[in-house]
Amino acid sequence: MAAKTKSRLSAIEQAKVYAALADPLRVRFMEQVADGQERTGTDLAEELGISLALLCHHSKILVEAGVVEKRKSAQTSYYKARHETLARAFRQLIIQR
Amino acid sequence: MAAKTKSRLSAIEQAKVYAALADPLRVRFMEQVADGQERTGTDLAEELGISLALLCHHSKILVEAGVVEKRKSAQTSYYKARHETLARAFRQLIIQR
DNA sequence: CCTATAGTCAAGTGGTTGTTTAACTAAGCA
DNA sequence: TGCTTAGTTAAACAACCACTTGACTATAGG
Repeated sequence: MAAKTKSRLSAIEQAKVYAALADPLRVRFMEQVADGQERTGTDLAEELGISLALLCHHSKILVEAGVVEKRKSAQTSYYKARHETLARAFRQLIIQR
Repeated sequence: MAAKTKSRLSAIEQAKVYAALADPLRVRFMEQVADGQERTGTDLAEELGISLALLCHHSKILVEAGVVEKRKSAQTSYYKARHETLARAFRQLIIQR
């Protein structure tokens, strides 16, 4: 995903962020990384009780939407939340009266 | 939807909120009611450029997820945002480090 | 080199979802 | 009573999505 550091998100971009969160497993994934710490793919798969293949599938959707950042070192992948993207999407739907 | 005035939302409930927002039309619907004011179904359908039937479909998803409140007076339906549900879901995914 | 570990990719399947169309209800009005 | 306005519902269809399985790549340790 692009990142586009400033400006408002279009309805389509916002919808993509929300679509990434529109699954119980991915919500739980986000809760696991909500503290800002990194988690490995294997750890997350175990904590969520799913296969590595399925974790790979879901993590790709989260990364694609820009709500999770991925780093790969040797065979191991590390994931952490990208709070900026979340906050930007959320800010556009709450209040402003 | 139930409402359950306090407590944290489960992963499934959160996912339902995000699924409700996971469509550009519904994001634009939410933007139209983000100021807290009520809007009629016909107004919203016109502003979004869709049929009343399609608006009815989308609004039901938003109401079901608890992010929109609906009031019906005579033949006319009025919609407004339920910021509490949005804020509650959002709060569970950002920060807390 | 062999093997275990960590992850990725592709195909297939079943279920869900967005959209259109048409038929229907119910209120307000003339 | 008949017409218009506002909304709801159901059926049908294509597109998409979550999940499983199996094959595959690449790194680290012995």
